[in-house]
Amino acid sequence: MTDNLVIVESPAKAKTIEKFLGKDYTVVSSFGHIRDLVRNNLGVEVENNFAPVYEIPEDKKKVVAELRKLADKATTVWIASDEDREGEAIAWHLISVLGLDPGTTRRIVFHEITKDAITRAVESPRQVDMNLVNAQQARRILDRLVGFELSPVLWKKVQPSLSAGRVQSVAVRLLVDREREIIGFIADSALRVTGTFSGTNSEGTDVQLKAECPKKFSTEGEARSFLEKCDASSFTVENIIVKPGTRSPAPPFTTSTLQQEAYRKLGFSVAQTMSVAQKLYEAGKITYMRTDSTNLSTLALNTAREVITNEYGAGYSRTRQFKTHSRGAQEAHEAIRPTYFDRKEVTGNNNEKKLYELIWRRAIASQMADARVEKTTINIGMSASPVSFTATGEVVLFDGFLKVYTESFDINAAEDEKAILPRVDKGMKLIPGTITALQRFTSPPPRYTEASLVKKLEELGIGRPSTYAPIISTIQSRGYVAREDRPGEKRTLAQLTLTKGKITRSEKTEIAGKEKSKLFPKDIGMIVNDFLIANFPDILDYNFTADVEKEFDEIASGEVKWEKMISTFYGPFRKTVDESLATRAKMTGARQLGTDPATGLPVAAKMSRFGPVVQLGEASGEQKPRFANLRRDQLLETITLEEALALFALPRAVGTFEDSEMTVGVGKFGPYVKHAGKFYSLKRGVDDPYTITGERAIDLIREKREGDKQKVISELGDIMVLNGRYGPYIMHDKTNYRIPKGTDPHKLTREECLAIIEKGTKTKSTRGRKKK
DNA sequence: CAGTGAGCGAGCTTCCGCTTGACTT
Repeated sequence: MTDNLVIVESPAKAKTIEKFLGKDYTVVSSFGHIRDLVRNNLGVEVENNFAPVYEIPEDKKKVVAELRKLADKATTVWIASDEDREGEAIAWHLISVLGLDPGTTRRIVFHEITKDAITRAVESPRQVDMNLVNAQQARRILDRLVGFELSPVLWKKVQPSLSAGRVQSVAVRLLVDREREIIGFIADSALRVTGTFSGTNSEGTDVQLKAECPKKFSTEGEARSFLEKCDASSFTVENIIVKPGTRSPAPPFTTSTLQQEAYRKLGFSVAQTMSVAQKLYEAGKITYMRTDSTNLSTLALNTAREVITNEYGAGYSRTRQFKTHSRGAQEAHEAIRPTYFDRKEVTGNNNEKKLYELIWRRAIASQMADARVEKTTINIGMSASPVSFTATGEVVLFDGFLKVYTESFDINAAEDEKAILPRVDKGMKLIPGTITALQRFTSPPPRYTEASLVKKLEELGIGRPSTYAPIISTIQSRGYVAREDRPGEKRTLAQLTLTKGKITRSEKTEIAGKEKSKLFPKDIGMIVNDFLIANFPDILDYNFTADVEKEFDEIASGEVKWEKMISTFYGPFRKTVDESLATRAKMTGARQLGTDPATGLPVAAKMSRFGPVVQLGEASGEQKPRFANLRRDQLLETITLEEALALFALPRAVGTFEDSEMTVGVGKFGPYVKHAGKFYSLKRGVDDPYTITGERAIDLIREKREGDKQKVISELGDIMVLNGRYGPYIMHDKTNYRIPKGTDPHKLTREECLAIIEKGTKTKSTRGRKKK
């Protein structure tokens, strides 16, 4: 039995701390919150001054029972949950659920897991700060009220099972607003002139350089007359400006910046980044991965300095502490960094190695010297025009932190290529080689990626490190947005080239609007967004969270009572909820598109029970209307009459094969060929149901038959041994059974199969299981 | 495994922030 029981939030943390504290202390984990508002109703007694109704969730009962047992035996309980609003609330819930004496229970905090920090914490225990706890309760209750009052309005006015909330609804709004900017964007174009020049410098060396004309020409005619002037011009180096500059490293990672860089450099999704980071954390290789702080412990700063000095020399070391500037940061932890800086690499799978190296580089670079660069701008004047060309280049004089890390950015990196310029002299004559004027289009604002949406949310102070990944997944699982690709469209660019006194016109092509793994708002997301903005503009305001955070801070500092804050918010809010329930019509996003010239029937687009559709004819008409689903890349908001009419082309007949008709359609699982009562899926990204030929359809049928043959390992009467996605398995009576390890599936006899079935090592089917 | 699209009414859905595992046809 131990005298001292220490409770922390995370089990990995518990393991580390136990080592620091020694034999007299038992360190255990609460696995986060142990109590929450009841799950299946409002959980707030509005009439009773908003009293919260708490329960211990099913999956936490075991943890709580264990903690109770240990707490009863211990003489002193130390609660070491994080030092932030949520951590304080966890401490209070623990005291109340475990029946601890608030007077003798010791609340301790540390921001870093180092022996020093923990020893200091143990030396200065305090009591639970009830103001901070109340700020958390206000946050929790506000979120519950908003979520559980708004969502039912959507069930009645839009569709069942939808959701709304302080965080998710604003995340969707960002995407919808951006999409509308893109829809409304009209690309402008101008011709940009670049040229190559050569000459001989004062050292007698022949040099070549590329320069750009800062003036853009809106028409081909203007560009042509400029090229004519170039042809009649002589060129001279007019000015050389050399400017020294420095570049500084980025701070070590927080959750949000880790997610952004892992996406840009490694192509990880936000969820993937977190799960790989979790593995590294559990293995003790990195510090905690859910943090908003860029702070490093003194120990970390010192070891980083040692490693940098040993590896690169003292001149590369520069110890620095970064200030966290993100809105609403609570800084309960350190920045994300390697636990041991002297480990440049770790064992583990490929993703773990890659992410670790990224974290190592970023953290080490943050403790390294600035890079010194020299930026050079050369102005090239021309005799026949006041316009001049400029060549820019950058030379790194001292690489500093660039030796280990360069931050990536979302903007097109090819735009500002940094060339090394040759030595030229003022007054030097230059002879033009080729001068080209190429048409360039302006681009619409970029669509969000998962990571850039997290960045934006963090800037607005919306969401927390522990919720960024879940937010991204919630708005996708509700169908509000989807991560998709777009092939883009070909676009023609005009090009004028001046060589040897002759101007020739040619055309180039580029792909515009190509997208890879971007977040696209879907129709239901846009409809819900518009409904919420029309009825609850305050909550959908980008500053709503920042505003209520200020009030939570006032509760935390004891200036305001939490019940007062909630009641001030709830009164008007509840009134708006009731009004919109009473007065608003159901929202379907319906649009009249025109009349079908073939039948004279009206064509409309709207949200149906099962998704966005176009409709030909009316329900009140003589004939039942025809329906067709929109394609994934179409929106109710932008679909045209022509596009709608094309959708009615399916299902279509594509010929006969083995005396049976083949028809192509789009079903529950995507486009298919139907033949003799069987279905064959079209290849995604290859086949298009609107244009696929009969020949290709026959190919698909044959291919599928061939594949099915290989799936069967053996047939033993009514028992089949099959090859599946997760290896071989046995199928009998529509149930699948796992084959024990070390068994050769090819040699299985019927008797052996029956024995396996008898044992009942069933694989649980996910089919028919209810979603949680 | 390859639909549906109306309307009625029962009973269900839903929030945000702390934490980990469980889980594969």
